[in-house]
Amino acid sequence: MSSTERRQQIVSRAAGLFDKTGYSSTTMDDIAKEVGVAKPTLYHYFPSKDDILHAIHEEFIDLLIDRHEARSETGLRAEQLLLEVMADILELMETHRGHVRVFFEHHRELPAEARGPIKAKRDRYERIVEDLIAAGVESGVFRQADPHLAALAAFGMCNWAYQWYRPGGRLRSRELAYQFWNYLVYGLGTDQLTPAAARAVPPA
Amino acid sequence: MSSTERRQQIVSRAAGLFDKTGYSSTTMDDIAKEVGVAKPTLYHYFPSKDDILHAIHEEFIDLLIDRHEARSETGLRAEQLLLEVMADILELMETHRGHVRVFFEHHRELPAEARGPIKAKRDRYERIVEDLIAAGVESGVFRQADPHLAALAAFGMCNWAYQWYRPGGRLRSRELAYQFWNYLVYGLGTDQLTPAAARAVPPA
DNA sequence: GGTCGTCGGCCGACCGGTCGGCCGGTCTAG
DNA sequence: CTAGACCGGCCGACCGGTCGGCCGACGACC
Repeated sequence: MSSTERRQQIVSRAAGLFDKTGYSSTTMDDIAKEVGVAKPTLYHYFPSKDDILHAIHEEFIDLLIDRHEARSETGLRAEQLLLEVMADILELMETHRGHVRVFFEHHRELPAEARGPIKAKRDRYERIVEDLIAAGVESGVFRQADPHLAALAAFGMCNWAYQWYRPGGRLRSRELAYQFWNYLVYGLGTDQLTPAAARAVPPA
Repeated sequence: MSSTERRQQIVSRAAGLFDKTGYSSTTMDDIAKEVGVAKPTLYHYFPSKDDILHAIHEEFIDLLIDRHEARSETGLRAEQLLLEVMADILELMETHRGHVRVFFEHHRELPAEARGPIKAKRDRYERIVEDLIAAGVESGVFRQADPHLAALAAFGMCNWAYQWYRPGGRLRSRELAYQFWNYLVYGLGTDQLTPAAARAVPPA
């Protein structure tokens, strides 16, 4: 096995263990055993446990950003791009389960000097989605809404799925994305609900 | 300070630390210091660290269930009850920050014999919300949708907020709940979007 | 009202186990 | 021969949990 393959293998196996057992409950010996090497070998590839964590974070957010950028030239409309973003996130829950939980739950454990750059990318991705919603408002397909808040709502529906989504389940990730997108874009209500309330102030 | 007050204080201070530093990175000495006692004193009130975690879980889910039940006799309609549930969750992010993160991120650390009962209550609460949405479909205020999936969407928007919501921010929790509820019920799209897509199959 | 026993709240000091990390090597492919 | 992949065995720090005992409040009894 080549050096880069081995490195890759360590990252993904470690992610799997962190997902199952949590970051601090997983020991370097656990990871070594899972990879099939001895503990010192891990230190041949990574200077510390935290650096493995860092690699997982980086891999995950880069995946997300790359996918969006590969698509951004295709001339899809805002609402379609939003669906694709939601599908990206949910797809990674099938293919990169371990990375997902780590990315969402273990950013505090990142070494201080790594936190900044990761957070910057995270913010950049959020910004991408906000801009995309703002473009939809601009073009008239979305109603007047705070893009920041709307993005958080979309992220919430998708990201939260890491808590319950299991790959072998009833719904494939793309179908799930479509259902959530559908709820968000068309709403759950029928016209039996007074539409006036849509822009009313919150009840006391 | 009375015994029950002290116990209560330990739970809430511990929740605060777990929120800030994570469960396993927080030591019993940290908690003791925060409470202002010595470590053995904690063991006077709780048999183990895990039991403090358990107490936090129980307190949180009981709060949520109690609030809903106190309201369930008032004759509110389904869509109103849904708004109130969402508001409950987001309000606890103002008043019980520590509890929230612990409840969402640290269920795996619960001792095996405690996991069952907590999960039962968690399931019960999810069921409550599903039933509430099913009732809305039945009465015609919500369109035909899978209550389970719709509940997960609503939970996602609200629960995910623990990742970014900060009490002192722009929006009070109830206003936030209203915005999210508004997105979910009325949708983000305008009639410039082809409504046919609302029931279309997902694109390949 | 003083004295003494009791009991709950509390703590200093310690223990045993665990874990991240490292040292000093071996082995093998080119 | 050498570079790099690999590892057995170790160390030091840390942490959950315990032990034995202190102290102040309070009730019982004379």
